[in-house]
Amino acid sequence: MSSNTFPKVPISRRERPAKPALTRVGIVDAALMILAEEGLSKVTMRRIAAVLDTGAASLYVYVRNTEDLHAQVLDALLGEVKLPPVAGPWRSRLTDVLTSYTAVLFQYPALARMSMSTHPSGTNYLGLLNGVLGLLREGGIPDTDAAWGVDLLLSFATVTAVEHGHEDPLQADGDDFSALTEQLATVDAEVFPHIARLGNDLLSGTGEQRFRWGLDVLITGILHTQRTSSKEL
Amino acid sequence: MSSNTFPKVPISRRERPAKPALTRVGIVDAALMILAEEGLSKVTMRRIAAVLDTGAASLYVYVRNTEDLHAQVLDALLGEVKLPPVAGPWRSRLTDVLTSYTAVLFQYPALARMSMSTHPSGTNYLGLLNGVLGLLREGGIPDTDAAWGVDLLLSFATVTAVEHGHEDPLQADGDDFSALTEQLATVDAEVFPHIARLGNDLLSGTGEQRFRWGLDVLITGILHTQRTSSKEL
DNA sequence: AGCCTAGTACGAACATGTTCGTGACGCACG
DNA sequence: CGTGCGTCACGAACATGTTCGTACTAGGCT
Repeated sequence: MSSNTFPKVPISRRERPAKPALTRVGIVDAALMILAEEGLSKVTMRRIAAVLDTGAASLYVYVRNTEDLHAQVLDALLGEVKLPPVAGPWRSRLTDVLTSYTAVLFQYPALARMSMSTHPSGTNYLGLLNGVLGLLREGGIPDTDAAWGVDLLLSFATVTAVEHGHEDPLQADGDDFSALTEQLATVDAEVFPHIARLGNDLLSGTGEQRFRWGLDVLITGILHTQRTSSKEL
Repeated sequence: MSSNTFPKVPISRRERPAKPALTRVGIVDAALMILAEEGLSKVTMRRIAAVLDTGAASLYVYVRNTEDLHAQVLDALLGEVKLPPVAGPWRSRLTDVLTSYTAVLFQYPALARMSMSTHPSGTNYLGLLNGVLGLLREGGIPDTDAAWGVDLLLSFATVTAVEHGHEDPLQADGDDFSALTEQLATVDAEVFPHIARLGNDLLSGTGEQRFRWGLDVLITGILHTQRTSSKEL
């Protein structure tokens, strides 16, 4: 990950002096730089190519497409996720790790959205996966349940980030929220009685409260659901 | 919502004869037609505009952007979701409804992905929401829990569709799967012991099996988790 | 040493989303 | 009946992702 930013042969390509030769890592580095300075929406092929003083087409030798590139960027960011500390009850440590993961995703909901379709496979993601699996094992959850449960837990964290994350630079999202509120308030009680009855309860609570509750539901559910009991239908 | 597909004045606009005047509904109809015939990837602004014999820019009067358009299309498709039948135990009916919802989303994972960020608000989605809320009430779940739980359940269904859905026309996804398998097989057991230990168990089961198990976990978890017990921490 | 092949850099081209400015139309008002 | 204004259709323009064809470079083979 920190290896060949410095190629052995910095000879001039064509007539330009000291052009550092393209690399997958170099591309991701440039992307991270742009991300930090100008936000995700500016992390574009042409923008990166400009930084590396080349054309956009050149990047496609090292990067399959924009999604692939963003996946690399996400995994780099996942380096900030705090893996399970050694002390404390497993359940609260599990909550902590997933909260940390969500916090990272929260900064860039677009990346979270992307990681929904393109399953992450970077080193940092594997570390997270491994950590969560370890905590589940510590909690006495059978391996078979843990194997499926970890997917549930990580997906939930991702969904939370996608749904409640604040977009990059713009978006007043007060728009979104008030629109939803009004939508719910003006629902026809004849047609949708249950929605009308619950009303604003549907939107109650802070994002954090709902996240912790959801985590609680998932962990409790995993603890109480035997995978071998799939005999009904 | 089903009103003005037939404008009162079909007089010729400019010199062209009988151009039916743009409408939000008309645009969505055209989109649905293209979707059925050529797949979602061809449902583009310019393509729709071509069908309606106009320019892409004209559509933006009735549709905020592509996301908005796709949201409309999705809600139209959600008309196919089978709402709760009257008979049977609530839990199996709940599973049926969510399975039906997932089945629709499965056909167009891109739409599912989109509905992740842009919260749906169409009539058909509200009907689904209302139906699920009714079933949760029938199951004796407190309103406050149901209000948060329905979000969990629908999100889970969406995530399932996004993750395991087969893309539109292309994508052999055997690539994806074998890549993941190999990735997991070649993981360093020293660095990621838990991943190495579980190995292919992480990918075991069919999509349907995992979906049903996940649903079970969620429902069980909701039944066993009191929202008022947030006193820890 | 000379050539040849594979990989790579890159410009050009095409399709897409989105915005802007310019007109033209129709309805209401005088 | 005429006029004016707001709405809408539309072409043009710009930024983006992605692909294709072309050249150039390097390293190995004869």
